[in-house]
Amino acid sequence: MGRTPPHPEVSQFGLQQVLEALVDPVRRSIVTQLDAAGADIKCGAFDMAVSKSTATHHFKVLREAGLIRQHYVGTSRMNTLRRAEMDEAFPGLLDALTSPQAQAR
Amino acid sequence: MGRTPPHPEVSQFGLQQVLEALVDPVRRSIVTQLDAAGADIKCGAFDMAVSKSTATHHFKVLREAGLIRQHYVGTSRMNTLRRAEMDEAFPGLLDALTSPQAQAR
DNA sequence: ATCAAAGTACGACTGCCGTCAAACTTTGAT
DNA sequence: ATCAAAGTTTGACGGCAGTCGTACTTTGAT
Repeated sequence: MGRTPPHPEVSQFGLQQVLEALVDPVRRSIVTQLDAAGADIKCGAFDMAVSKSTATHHFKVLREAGLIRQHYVGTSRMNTLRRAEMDEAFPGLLDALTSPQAQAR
Repeated sequence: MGRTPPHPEVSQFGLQQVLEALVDPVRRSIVTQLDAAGADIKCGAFDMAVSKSTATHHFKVLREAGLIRQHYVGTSRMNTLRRAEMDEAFPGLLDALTSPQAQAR
């Protein structure tokens, strides 16, 4: 299988692409869960109500935007939030979106 | 003509709606221009490459999301960025999007 | 060797969003 | 009174994004 999928570097992060990734509720929820957990989470362990193929699609969008990093562990795929790198590219953005303030709306 | 259009109150601002408003490049540009100007700007004075009807649509989306306030001045419509109110609802969000950092991408 | 588990890849479908043109309305100036 | 300027409204169109099912692949366990 596709060993390790391609990941963009920080220098390639684009605001438009990141926003397009974060505007979807399902994807934002994935980011939120990763942030709250403060640890890696495998694809199958997320709380989301879409089919597997749709989930795969969302992970791909997040990965290509630079929001998450993915690597295999056995048959599972682990997801890591690229927090530091995102903060470097877009200071305050993830903070604003994951804050309890914003979450409450 | 519709005198003063309806504006949502801060308590009604929704994250999803605000993000959907900000994800469009044209609309984000409107917000950026308002923020940079630090003053009100009338619809016709913005730098944007879409038809008038499309512009009207974008202003409506921004207004309904709570990002701008609109009021008439003669035959022109003035647009005000609801900075303080947005900051109250989503601390750091506009800052993150209008920063030179983010703008550069 | 077989099988189940975990994702991926590929089409296909659907609904919505951004876009425009055309007709209309209101206001201000001549 | 007329006209031009500035937006709005409405309807139509096109494209794309989110969704799913099905078939496929890889890995690990039995």
